[in-house]
Amino acid sequence: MYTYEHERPAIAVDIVVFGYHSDDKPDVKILKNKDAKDSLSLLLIRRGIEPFKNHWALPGGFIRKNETLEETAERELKEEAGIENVFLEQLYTFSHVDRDPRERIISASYFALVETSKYKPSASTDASEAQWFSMNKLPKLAFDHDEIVKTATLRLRNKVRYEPIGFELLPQKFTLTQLQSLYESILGEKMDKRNFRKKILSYGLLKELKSKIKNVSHRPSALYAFDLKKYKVLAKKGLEFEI
Amino acid sequence: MYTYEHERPAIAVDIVVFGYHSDDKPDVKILKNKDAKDSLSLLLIRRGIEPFKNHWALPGGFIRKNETLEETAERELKEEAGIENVFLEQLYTFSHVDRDPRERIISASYFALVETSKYKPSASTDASEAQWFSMNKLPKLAFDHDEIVKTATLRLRNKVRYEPIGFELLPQKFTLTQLQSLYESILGEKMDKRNFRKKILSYGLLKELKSKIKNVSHRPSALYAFDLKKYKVLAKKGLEFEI
DNA sequence: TCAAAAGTGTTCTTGATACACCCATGC
DNA sequence: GCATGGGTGTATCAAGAACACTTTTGA
Repeated sequence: MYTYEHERPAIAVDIVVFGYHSDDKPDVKILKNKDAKDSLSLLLIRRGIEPFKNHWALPGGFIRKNETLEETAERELKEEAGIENVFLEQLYTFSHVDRDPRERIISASYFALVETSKYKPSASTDASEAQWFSMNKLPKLAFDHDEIVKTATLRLRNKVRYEPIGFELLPQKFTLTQLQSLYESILGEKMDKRNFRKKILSYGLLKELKSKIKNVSHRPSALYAFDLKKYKVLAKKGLEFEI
Repeated sequence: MYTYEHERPAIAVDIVVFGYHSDDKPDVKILKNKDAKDSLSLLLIRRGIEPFKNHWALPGGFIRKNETLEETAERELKEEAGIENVFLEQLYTFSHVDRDPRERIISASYFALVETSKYKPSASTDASEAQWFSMNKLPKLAFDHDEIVKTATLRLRNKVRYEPIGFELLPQKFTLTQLQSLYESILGEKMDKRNFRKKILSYGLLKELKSKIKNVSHRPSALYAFDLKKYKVLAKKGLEFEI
């Protein structure tokens, strides 16, 4: 740290945006694959220029003056996909020397959790083309973005067990079955319905709402909302969420 | 990502080097504070130049051409403290615009776990002054290094619960009491001796050695070694370490 | 009346916790 | 023979896992 003479790689931010397309939401249609209902999905941008022209890549871009990495991530998310005010967390900084064929670029990656029904790619701003892909059917991505996605997937899988972040992927009102399906698709394992409900309700973080799902040809299910305020209070007191 | 015109902050790496000075090791003497026996410690470097001249700071330095961040961390650790071949993991990338008064510098931080008896600061190479400090008595650090240390401490506390990394801080041969004290000082809580032993031995990852601690004025304790090979095999099979 | 998903309790098993005395050694 | 830390087992309690039937609705 004693010299001003040093390499100046470019600094970029890449964002792994997770969404969840649940069964009974109308916007499941925007998924390309029919079998992708009820599955975790990823927001990708089709590149307009070389290198990797026409390949799918993570949204992202270069850092600007007077902007933190987090602010870069927020700005790019807004510019490229019209997404804002969502869960965003730093993931890992990738620095392999040849990760970009043009020049040296270090990428600080972030991951975001988005309620997909709110953000339809078609409604977005300046990104040439943005689209949700089911995690089960991802295309080969540009640069080292496959590795970044892999890292993010592992992080999400670990994190969702110990922090109540799954709610970020669901609409404000959701059913316990939706919540369970979400957990099942993130964790990749079936769970027992009774035990799941017992556990998740035991924290007292879900408010049961008066309204119910309507117009379904079976018993209507209760809707719940996550009580973020209560969680913050309890978290300070040392609540240990686990599912 | 469609332009070459963008800010080029400098990229540095800062390393939070944790050590553990246990009671019955002779090198406990290098700790300044007498009450620091059996405590987690941190390796700091005294800065030779402005800004923060004479302040204590984390070891670190700027990235070079053809060097990944991890390689930078390894190189600086070697150059500044004579430390190599230790546990090293990326922590977080700090990017506040004003974190360095000279110019914009983004810092990718790492944290390292070191068996302190192997690395006496006095034996190190070109660092002006390197020294272990007890975590209980840290000086105010240069730049935003206090924040980096705080982040690293939380990470260590979480990580040590679910991955057997505590051993990186102990000599190859250690007693169960040493191991327990280590956990207690990282986690900041007393543990039950019988339960601790039961649990830690239940994974079958510790080999009991034939040699014992000698020349102590009480019953000699058995020495153990961590069986890294076995752990790797079991981890692949899905072993879930937890303490 | 049928199909489809919602909702609900109990038993069993497992792991966590709490707890006190004898042992081996050096001085 | 005493001070010091090493080493050990059991009983209780709490949480996790396994498991099947009834309810409500729309068609």
